[in-house]
Amino acid sequence: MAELPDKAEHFIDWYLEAVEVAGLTDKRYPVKGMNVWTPYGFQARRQLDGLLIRGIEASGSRPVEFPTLIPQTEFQKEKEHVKGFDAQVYWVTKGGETDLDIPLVLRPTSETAMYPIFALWIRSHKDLPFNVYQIVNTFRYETKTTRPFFRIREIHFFEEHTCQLTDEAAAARCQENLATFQGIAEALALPYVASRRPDWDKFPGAYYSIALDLPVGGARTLQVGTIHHYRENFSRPYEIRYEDLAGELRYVHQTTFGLSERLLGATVAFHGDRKGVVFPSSIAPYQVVIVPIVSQNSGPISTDAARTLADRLRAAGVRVYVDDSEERPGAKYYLWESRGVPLRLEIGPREAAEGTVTAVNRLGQKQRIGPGKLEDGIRQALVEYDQALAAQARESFQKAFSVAHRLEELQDSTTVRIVSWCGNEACGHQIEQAIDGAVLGTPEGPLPIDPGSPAECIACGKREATRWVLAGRPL
RNA sequence: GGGUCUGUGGGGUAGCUUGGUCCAUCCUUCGGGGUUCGGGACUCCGAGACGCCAGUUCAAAUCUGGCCAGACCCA
Repeated sequence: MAELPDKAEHFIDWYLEAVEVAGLTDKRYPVKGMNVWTPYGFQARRQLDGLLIRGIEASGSRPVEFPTLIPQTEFQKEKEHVKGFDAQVYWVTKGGETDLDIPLVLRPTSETAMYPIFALWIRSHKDLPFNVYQIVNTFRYETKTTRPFFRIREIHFFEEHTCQLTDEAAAARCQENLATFQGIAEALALPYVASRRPDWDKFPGAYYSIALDLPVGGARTLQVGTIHHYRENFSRPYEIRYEDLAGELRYVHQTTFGLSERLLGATVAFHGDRKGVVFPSSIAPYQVVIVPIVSQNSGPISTDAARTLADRLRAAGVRVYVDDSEERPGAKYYLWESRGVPLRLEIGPREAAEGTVTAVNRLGQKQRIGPGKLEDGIRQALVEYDQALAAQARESFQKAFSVAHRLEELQDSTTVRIVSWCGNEACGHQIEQAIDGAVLGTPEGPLPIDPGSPAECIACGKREATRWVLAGRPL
């Protein structure tokens, strides 16, 4: 079997093949952009969902689930929103043989499904803050090339929707979401930047949008999530009001927080290497794979030891798989490396006799564990692996940004760029044209590297009111 | 929206220009047998494809048209 394409030179080819080889999805389903989740891929997704659920519930959100179909009449209530999504929605126009009076859209996102009901649920200031989330599939009719996890038509989507008393409370919720995301990103060992999108690129209907982007090589970026402040943009058309202390009816201020299976794609894209996928132990379908090494005259002692150890690890809460297939050990090593398993344990006749294991993590670090206290030693090895992965990620993150001072420099960017900008939209578009990408926006919080004070606008040369913005090429 | 190109077993490909030598090549995959087993094993047997519909022709994977699916470039 050949090596994967070069990740730096041919990123997309590398990515597609890494996903393919790892067996995360089956792309042969006969609808473009709708992939089948394999058992292996589904397990990764479920682990990821678990992370999201724990994170968002810790921040005071409760689960709900709204229907998949939205009546056209509800869908069209917020003008900007409709404009933003109209070209991308799937319509259900028939029920059996009957044409529907009111066509239904397959949700591309759930604002318009939820908010008419929020209007019924929310009466009083005592109902606020109101924070709910759901993890459901959404549908967008992508016309461009689709890519597993990145650009698809049926999206496994996480969305939190909240209603707050005031503008400030809504802004505060956005900050809480940022903190929640930081925890999620840490569990995935993914560094990222949060930046406020320029107005021309915010979510349709939003007051502002904070996007979460990862550098994924060269100037390429991948948006893995968004946090939006809607102000009253939706509560007015949907009439979500509460009665305040004085008995006045007021519109709620809303926020949303959206994440998707792109996070899984980002994990693959960011950590993966020439051997394939590299999973952090938090979402690895198998955290440990045990490869018993048998030879003709050693009998079943390696396999027995492997099974016994697997039982003990399972009891200790570790996700473990014993590969006792007929393949040769080397073939198994390559297989499980391509699938991203954090830790491989080899048990041959010698280890079996000693009560030890040889442990090799996905970053290639090798050690002998045992005898005695194998569970602790293996747990520790996983912790060290995650730390090493995070350290490696931080290092490549630092190298993923550089400052540009002139528009001409942007053309052959090999990193995401940091440029000084006056805030003028025309200048913004010049930057986008120069880099053949997008202005990602103004970072929330510190920049990945410190470029000092903003200089004159890279496009028009003005000095006043400039700020640093990130520019890259979104995938 | 405008243009260019592509469609061959489960995956990846050769063949197409110049129709016949193709009941279709090679790698991989899959089922079975044997020898193996500490970094992608070898060997034997077997399975599996010309996107769809028409047309031209003695003869179509190959030429023509339509359709469907997909990719890329430009706005």
